[in-house]
Amino acid sequence: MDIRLLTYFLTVARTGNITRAAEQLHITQPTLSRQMQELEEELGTELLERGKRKTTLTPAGELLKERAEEIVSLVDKTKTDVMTSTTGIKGDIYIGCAETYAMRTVAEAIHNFDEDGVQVHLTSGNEE
Amino acid sequence: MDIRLLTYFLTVARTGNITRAAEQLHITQPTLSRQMQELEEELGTELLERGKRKTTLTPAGELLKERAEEIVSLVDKTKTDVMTSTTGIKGDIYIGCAETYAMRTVAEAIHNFDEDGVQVHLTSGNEE
DNA sequence: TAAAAATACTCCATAGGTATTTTAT
DNA sequence: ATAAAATACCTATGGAGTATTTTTA
Repeated sequence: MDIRLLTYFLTVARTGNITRAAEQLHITQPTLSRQMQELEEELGTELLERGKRKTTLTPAGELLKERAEEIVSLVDKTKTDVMTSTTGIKGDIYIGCAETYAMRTVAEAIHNFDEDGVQVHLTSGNEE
Repeated sequence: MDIRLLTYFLTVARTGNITRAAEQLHITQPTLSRQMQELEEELGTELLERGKRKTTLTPAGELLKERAEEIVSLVDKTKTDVMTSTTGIKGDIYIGCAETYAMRTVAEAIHNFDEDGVQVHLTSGNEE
């Protein structure tokens, strides 16, 4: 079992459309189609009910969706937790920029980096 | 992230020895060695402290071990649950055998197949 | 110096792609 | 008739193997 397959499946489950899911995943429709077939084969169960404008989940598919969400989020959390546990990602980051109007842009970007244990210091000009 | 890598890692963690872990996994030592390196690369962290007679876990490795056990068991449970949810695995199984002494062997084998929702009927001779 | 791990290759299975056909509405 | 899924191919990445070298108690 591959986590990649589970995320693929979740995207299909959410969109209800293999073609659109493939776009979101940045892979092609035939590739995703094959992968879903292989997942069904591996589990020995039909997961998707292919219709014209809508691809719905079978009961087994619904069950997998629930579990897959758990698994994927647990794996993601594990990855980030392990990655940050030893690497020097925690710590201080010093950013300097010459123009004050640039600082606003930088400050906005920093909003996306609200990591636990990381101090961001933003300074301007030639003060040390 | 691949579940296979996590099970590989768990085997290494338990045995404290890549060579022996490889044997248990029925793969070769170089293959497992590479896989562990790739796992460490993917997570950007050292997981194993390679020593002569003992391969121990780094703190990050310990954390991953905890989580990996959760993940692997959750995935295993999901697989069996989804597999049995729709497929006709549940049901009755009829086993007949000609000799009564063979029945003992069969009965013992059945002990390993105590599945919920499955009735096993063991009959002998030509009774219907 | 001996057991364990890492390297250097070779091979092949499969994830992914392109082009096309089939299927449901 | 048309949008979605499936099929048929091809390619290339990487998982796994064999042979060998490099580490570390």
